[in-house]
Amino acid sequence: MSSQINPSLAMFEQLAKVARALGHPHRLMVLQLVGQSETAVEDIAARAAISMANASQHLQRLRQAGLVTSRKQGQKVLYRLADDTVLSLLAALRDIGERNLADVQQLIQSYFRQRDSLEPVSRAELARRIRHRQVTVLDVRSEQEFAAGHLPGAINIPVNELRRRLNELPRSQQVVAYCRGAYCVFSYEAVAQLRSRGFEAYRLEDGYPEWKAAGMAVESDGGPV
Amino acid sequence: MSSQINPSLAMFEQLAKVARALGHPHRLMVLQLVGQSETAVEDIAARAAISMANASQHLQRLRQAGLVTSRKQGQKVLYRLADDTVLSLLAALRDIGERNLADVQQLIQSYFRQRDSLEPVSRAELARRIRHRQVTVLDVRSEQEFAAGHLPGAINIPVNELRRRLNELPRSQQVVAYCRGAYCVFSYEAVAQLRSRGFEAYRLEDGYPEWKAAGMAVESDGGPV
DNA sequence: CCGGTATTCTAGAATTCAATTGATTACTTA
DNA sequence: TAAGTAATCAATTGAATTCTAGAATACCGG
Repeated sequence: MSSQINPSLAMFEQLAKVARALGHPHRLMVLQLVGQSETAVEDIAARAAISMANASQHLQRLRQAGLVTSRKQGQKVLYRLADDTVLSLLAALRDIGERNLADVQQLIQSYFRQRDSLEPVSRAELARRIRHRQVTVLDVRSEQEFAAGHLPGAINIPVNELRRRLNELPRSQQVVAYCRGAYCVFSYEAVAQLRSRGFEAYRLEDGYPEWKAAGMAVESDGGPV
Repeated sequence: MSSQINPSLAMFEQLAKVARALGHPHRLMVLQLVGQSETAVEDIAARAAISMANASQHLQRLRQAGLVTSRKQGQKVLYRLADDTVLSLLAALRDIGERNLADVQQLIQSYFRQRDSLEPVSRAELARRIRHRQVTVLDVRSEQEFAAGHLPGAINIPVNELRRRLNELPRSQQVVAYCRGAYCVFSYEAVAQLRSRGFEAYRLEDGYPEWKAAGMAVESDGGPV
């Protein structure tokens, strides 16, 4: 089945394998999680709400497609993205969806846009506001994800704790929230909550992995690795 | 199956659908063909060496994924790429393969590199040589593909006719050959043949669709459309 | 309106894929 | 070395995909 006479078809066969590896919602979710930081199978399974055996199988498929790599540390196996170019591939996929799929456009309209009628803040714009100390940067991912790396000076309040920890945020300046990526619901949720409490809140247009891949400054608390 | 409570998962479900549409070698082949010009199902089937019913099914799947669009003209249905961003998506897929898949690297080594030990010519470099009239540009695709659009001043000799039409190429200057895309075998084949006949021959790094998408000048003989 | 052509639809067989369950491996530490 | 933890493997089931073949549809030109 894989012994092709035509080298072009053989090449397409290989690339199709990569595409099929992207062809399952759980694997895209797993890629997003692994894109945050090097992560153990157990944590991935928990965050993606799937069984560990299932997560392991998905990760192996992603590894065979050259999308993630793994290394063993003690009893854990840590997975991470093979490359920053994987993020470009995911971005291209998103772009097609947004441009050409009615279902995606409707999803954006009916869920995401409703939650955030204002324009998101671009990376460059946020960097400028950070330099001028005009902004509180809020990371609404989990503690572990935050510890492994975050935007410079960011405050970490996981979104499910936001309601009872609002007092940690200064009301004197605007807040820009971010999370795992472009359509991670956490930052939408956070911005909606903050606005309803009177904050001037915005959302970063994408998440931590894209910020880091763009070569912008990051901080870390020395989490895993 | 598609009624997701979690909007993030619903989004991933949609994007996975796009990825699965790319997940078959024949569909990647079909995309490459459709990327040359607006093309009827019959022609696509013939060039991809698959049955017409099968081509029709693949095309419908690509359309549902927002990768191609179609319109009816007379009794024919003409398909074309939905977007130039589809080319970016394919390029990103290729990039992952080249970087991270041993099978792809080996395929490149064992077939493509062997046929073309010299570096390919970039678009910008070829454009410069065209301006300075230092080069014969050779299009080795089919007549129909050529007629629908080609590089400015290019000569069309389909690769299977090259051997007996060598006299149409001036020996006074170098030849740069191109075809459908990065790993289209035609241009490799052509360069190998030309070099063995004493020509100074090179390959363009990618094909006609990428040239056109980059906004560079093209010509057409007023083919379909 | 009819015959011919291009395409799509339908049904069915072979293949691949996804998720679960329970067993197994590899490693750590008590 | 034994117990425990993290991950993978193996086998199964049901679902989705792929391709073929033949039927059905849509449209053109006469």
